[in-house]
Amino acid sequence: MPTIKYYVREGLLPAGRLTSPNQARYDDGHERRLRLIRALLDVGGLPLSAIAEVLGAVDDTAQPLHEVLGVAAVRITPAQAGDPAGVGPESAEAREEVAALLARRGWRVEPDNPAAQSLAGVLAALRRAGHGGFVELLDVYADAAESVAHADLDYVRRRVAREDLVESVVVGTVLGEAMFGALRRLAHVDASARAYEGGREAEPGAR
Amino acid sequence: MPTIKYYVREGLLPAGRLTSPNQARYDDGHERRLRLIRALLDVGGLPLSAIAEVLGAVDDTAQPLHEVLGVAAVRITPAQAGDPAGVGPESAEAREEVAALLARRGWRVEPDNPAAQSLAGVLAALRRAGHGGFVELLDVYADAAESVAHADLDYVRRRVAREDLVESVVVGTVLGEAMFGALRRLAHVDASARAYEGGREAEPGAR
DNA sequence: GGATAGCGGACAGTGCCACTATCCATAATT
DNA sequence: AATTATGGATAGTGGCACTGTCCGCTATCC
Repeated sequence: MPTIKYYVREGLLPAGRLTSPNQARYDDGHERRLRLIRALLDVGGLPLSAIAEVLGAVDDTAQPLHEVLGVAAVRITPAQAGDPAGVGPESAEAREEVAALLARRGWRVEPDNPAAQSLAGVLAALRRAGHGGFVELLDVYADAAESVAHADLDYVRRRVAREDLVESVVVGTVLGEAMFGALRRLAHVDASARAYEGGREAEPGAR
Repeated sequence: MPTIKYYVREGLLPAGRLTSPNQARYDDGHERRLRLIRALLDVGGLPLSAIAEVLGAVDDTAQPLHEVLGVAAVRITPAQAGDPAGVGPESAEAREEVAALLARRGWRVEPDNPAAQSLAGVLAALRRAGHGGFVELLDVYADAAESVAHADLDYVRRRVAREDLVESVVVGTVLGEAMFGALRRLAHVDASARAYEGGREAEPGAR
């Protein structure tokens, strides 16, 4: 309960309607909003400040939809740390690699898109960590990402109400990533079980 | 440089060999290790404590390989917060759903695997946030995860040296997730560009 | 109608995390 | 010989997500 007070203070939750100086009423919209915050925070790992900005944009009905989606896209992208300026030979190479990928796949994305920068950051980090070979898997990953993205879009397309739409985008993007991560780990366990043992047992690192 | 001191103190980096009471030498293994730490920390978002445990297991050559992979698998899995005890109706339903998925796909995974619990946590959070419909995409996601996991395994299989192997698993799992996340966001941008506009421009939320 | 329990609001404090700064004695550099 | 740098130890910082406490009022129970 003190947490709710705190969220209200931080502008994450609207204050309840005061029925008297010390009595406030909360409707079930509040509860839904609270569950959304908890999901984005606990599962998605978004900082409260990012959640606050996204929710603020959602609630600002004056803002056009594409503005809101823009805010969401930026705020939702994990802060790509480590060489933020993007200097160093690996970073330059990584940016070229991303540009080549976008061209190769015909993806219509501006190269200064935050996701593109974030991808370049990952590629640079892989190279710096001595695992540049992992970058060869880019296209396999991109294929998988494409099919997931289409499914995501189908899910979002079912929404009509503005708030619902934005919420679907945010939830789908953030929780979808966590969902894929968990599935990928599960698939790892299964794949290595099959690869390293012909038959019965679970894999060594399956724990 | 003070950061390196700190990492040595925390046991993340081995101390350099002392040539005299105040002079230590670091070899390039140190630098490589440092880059690995930075990648896992900055890009992967792992807490230093988790990195320390994984690296500790890697360096403990007495431990059998499967033990090390076990430690890595557990430490690498994001701390599934929010309803950790897994009580509440959504959690029970989610766990059943995960079990059904594993059975349906024939994945050989013990149901108490941390990744399975983490998936159940995500599904429960989706339900609680009022986006249970997103769960319908589970199989699309699982297909994508499977193909990515096979590629990951192929990458790892090329390693022979023990330390290299474990490092590949860790890097592949952690940075691979970041790589997929970025690609998925890029694919979103492209997909909605194609869906909402016939032709030229980038999508509304593309930034 | 009087005691008590609880509310909203304000503000200070907590715990964790990843550093960062300062100090000291000694050693390398110029 | 003077300056600069280093390792080791300890303390301090800043960000984040809360949590605890106090206050004045009010709703409620007996």
